[in-house]
Amino acid sequence: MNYLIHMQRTAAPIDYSIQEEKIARYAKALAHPIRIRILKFLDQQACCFTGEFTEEIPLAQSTISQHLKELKDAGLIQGNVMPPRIKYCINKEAWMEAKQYFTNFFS
Amino acid sequence: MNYLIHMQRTAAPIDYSIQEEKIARYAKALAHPIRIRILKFLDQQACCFTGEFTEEIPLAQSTISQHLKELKDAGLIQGNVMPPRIKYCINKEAWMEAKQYFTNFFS
DNA sequence: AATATTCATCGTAAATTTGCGATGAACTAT
DNA sequence: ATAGTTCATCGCAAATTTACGATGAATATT
Repeated sequence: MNYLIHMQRTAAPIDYSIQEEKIARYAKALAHPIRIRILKFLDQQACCFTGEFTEEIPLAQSTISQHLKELKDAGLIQGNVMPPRIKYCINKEAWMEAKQYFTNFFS
Repeated sequence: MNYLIHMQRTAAPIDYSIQEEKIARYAKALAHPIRIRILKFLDQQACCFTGEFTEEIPLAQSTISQHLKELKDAGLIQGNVMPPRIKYCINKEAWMEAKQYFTNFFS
């Protein structure tokens, strides 16, 4: 049991407030210019298929799919299956929640 | 010169708008709950020395210093040397700019 | 049945982020 | 001069992010 020596301290048990976690989580989703572009695009066009992003953005399809997943995981968008395509829309509830948190934060 | 085969495509030459880059940059700075806490703390207390954060937040001093650097690099805070300490304040200009960008974005 | 389209997911590589302890610079106090 | 305080920075390890091509699932078309 000599592990005690030189062991890294275990992850700090900080308990963040809901506000701290929500803002950080949404901010993380917004922390890439491509994802900003995707959201702006969705905001203008109501809804989009993945293919429309791949036409618009010069990145590999798999990369764009990954960014869409990040936005989906954060809750900011949702995908509806319309075989063989998937239609992405902004999740208005989460969008409004994010807006509210940021607005309060910058009060 | 067989490197051509199987070479990774060079970084996509996407040119983002100022808005896309600004929002993504500020969002990146906000993308960690500790940094949210630091900013809230500064917003309440006007200004702080590094030491006050290390008392408040159960993380190594070097880690907190790193988070302060991230906020400083994003422009959201500024540090004034008051030997042997450093007094951090919110950079109100950048703060207002960030607020404006987020507000417009969530229009 | 065979082929084509759309898209998520896997595997991989490179870059970045996050955390720590150790060190040293800058200044104060003894 | 010596010792103490405050803090950024370095060096390192682990985790995460970002990008790609390849693959395969699901469905539509021929």
